[in-house]
Amino acid sequence: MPSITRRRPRNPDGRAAVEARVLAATERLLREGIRFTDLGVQRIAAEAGVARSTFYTHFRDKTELLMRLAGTMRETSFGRTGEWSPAGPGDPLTTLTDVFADVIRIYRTYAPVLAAVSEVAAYDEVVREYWAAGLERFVARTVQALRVEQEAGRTPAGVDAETAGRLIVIGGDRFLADHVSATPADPETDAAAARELAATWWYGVYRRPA
Amino acid sequence: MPSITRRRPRNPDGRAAVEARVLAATERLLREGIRFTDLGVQRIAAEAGVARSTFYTHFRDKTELLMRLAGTMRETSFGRTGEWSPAGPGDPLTTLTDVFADVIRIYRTYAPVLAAVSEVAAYDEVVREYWAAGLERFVARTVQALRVEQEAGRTPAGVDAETAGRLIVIGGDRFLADHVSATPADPETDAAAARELAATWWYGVYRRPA
DNA sequence: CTCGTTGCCGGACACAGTGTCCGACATAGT
DNA sequence: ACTATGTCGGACACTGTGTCCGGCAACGAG
Repeated sequence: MPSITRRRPRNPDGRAAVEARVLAATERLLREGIRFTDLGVQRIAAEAGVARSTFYTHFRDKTELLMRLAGTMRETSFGRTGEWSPAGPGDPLTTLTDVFADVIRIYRTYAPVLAAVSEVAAYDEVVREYWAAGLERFVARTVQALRVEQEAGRTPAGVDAETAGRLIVIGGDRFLADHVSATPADPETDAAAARELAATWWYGVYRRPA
Repeated sequence: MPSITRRRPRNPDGRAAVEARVLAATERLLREGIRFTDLGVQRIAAEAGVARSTFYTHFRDKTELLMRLAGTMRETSFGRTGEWSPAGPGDPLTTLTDVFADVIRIYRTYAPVLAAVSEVAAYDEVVREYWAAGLERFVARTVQALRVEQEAGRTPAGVDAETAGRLIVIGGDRFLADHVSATPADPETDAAAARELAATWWYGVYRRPA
């Protein structure tokens, strides 16, 4: 009867280590300002110190690489940003400002990856749907919060919650991407941006006059 | 002494007619939903009924073609959108709503070209600068209008005009692109979007409480 | 009519990047 | 020793881009 013991490689994390190297190399190159579309697989492989054909044993293609990068970013960062509620503790305009300050921090940290996702989303259906699904979750939360405020009579019934929610999330996303790419990482500039975002949505939407 | 009379082709507009055919063909294909990045020169040439090599006698490359398309769109459409002033005649919120209704109409008419420009701007420096320059003009006007309002005491001094201007233009642009791609061309939907845009910026920025 | 110019056509070529496949090799475990 | 695993380097097919070229049609001047 043949043995059923299976061989184990010495380093069971060998494959994961190579993938981590490729992901890190990609991020480094994006940080240098190279557009994802202009970034060839050979360049990524060289930066990671692996053969180009090895890249393809780990990732089906560049799009899959990007989705992996984006997934990692999402896991580590975007959890807290849906927590604000107009009825929560403290002054809601202040807490909304705090949330946007956090969001700006995240956008700054992940600016290159976010830019790459946004770039590829424009012409790749898979990435587009991935990105859109993420934004749609924020839209849904925002719309829900607006509806609660409307039922409580604090937000006027005349506010179109769906449209306003899309403006806040989709418009705000693009503004943030522009902000972090166009300004240096300066605490005062970012604080001012957080205040503007919070005040504009607060007075313009949540507490718009009837 | 040799004659200095030059030959004229029978149809002096022959070249222009070919270029117009190529531009129109490109628009048709974009309207079909094909991404500009996925649209090869051979496809465009075939749709226009010219040889691929002829394409290159008229356009240096696809980017130049897109810039030509965008230039034509701009000449014919965006002139009136900078004309609103908070101090102009009539109720400013109503006139701002009217302006946004017009803007939405333009975005709908040129949605495929706008999408293509936005798509390529993400990875091509020339297109990016072209697009950014256009938006920056709107930002500058908006900031100027806000400053006038602040000096007249109608907009609070606490509003960061530069940041708010960028939010209105850059955030608004992205919202509009999303709106026209995600919703059918319906007068009520577009009117609601125009109202939301106008009211959000009006109450959230121009007439934000001090 | 001939001749020369213009513009387009179709095709060939070089190039770069993508994705696939393969033989060789190093390493580790049985 | 043998086998399995993972990587390497290289070759190949394919696609699209950009360039170049000879041939042809249409037109105008002499």
